[in-house]
Amino acid sequence: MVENRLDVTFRALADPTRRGMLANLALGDKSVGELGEPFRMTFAGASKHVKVLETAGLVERRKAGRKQICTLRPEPLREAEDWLRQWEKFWSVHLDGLQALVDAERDEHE
Amino acid sequence: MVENRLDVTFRALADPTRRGMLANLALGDKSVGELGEPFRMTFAGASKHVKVLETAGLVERRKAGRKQICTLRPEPLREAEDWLRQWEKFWSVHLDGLQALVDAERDEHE
DNA sequence: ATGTTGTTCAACCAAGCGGTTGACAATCGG
DNA sequence: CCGATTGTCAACCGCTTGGTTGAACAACAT
Repeated sequence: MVENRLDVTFRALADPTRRGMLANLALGDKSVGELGEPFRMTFAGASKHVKVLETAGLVERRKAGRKQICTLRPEPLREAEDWLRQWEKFWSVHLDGLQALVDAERDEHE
Repeated sequence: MVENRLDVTFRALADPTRRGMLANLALGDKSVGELGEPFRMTFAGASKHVKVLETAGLVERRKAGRKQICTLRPEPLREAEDWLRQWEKFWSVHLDGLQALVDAERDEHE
């Protein structure tokens, strides 16, 4: 499989635990333990989630004594948002109730 | 599990086949067969992907003769983008190289 | 009536995921 | 030194995923 960047980013974001961890990281760097603590879950479980975020390029780790300090790396979020913005014109048209306009445009192409 | 809206949306987007189908739908309504055709894959396989998109609220189907015509429903994409935009200030700060500013702000809270 | 097209459904398979436990290692505080 | 903290890794479990095949069915074509 191709496994491109958007795949792993969206996959990482498709879990509420991981989105919660990211939100937590937005408030400042955290250790793996601190990231897992809000979600009743073992250390190993939290560690796995952090690894998913790390391989998605969303967090970076550095050792500090016996702790592993995680930092938010938001670049992949930006790429994901860039991709989503492609559809901006679509939903704005829909929400403005201008479906008929889209239909007309499509009919021209058929 | 909670299975909220963002979960299913991001998971639906985490597959290049489904993103391709969406891109195709952006050009106009398509039948299930037309959506699957670009990806060497059986009918049943394409049908499953379409179902994932449908349960994510990203496509709507209507019967037209023996075909199933799919329409893009972009609202969930908008919600996903809204969620991603929360981090806009983070990556702009990072890209501007103003990490020190973030650190300073965090230090005030500690 | 027969066949072809478009599609779903059920069953299956291999791989992956979210989570646990248990063993291990490194680091810090007495 | 000892013991508690903070992790990692490997193995396992049950469930989901992406994909297939084969059967079925409805709708059109002949």
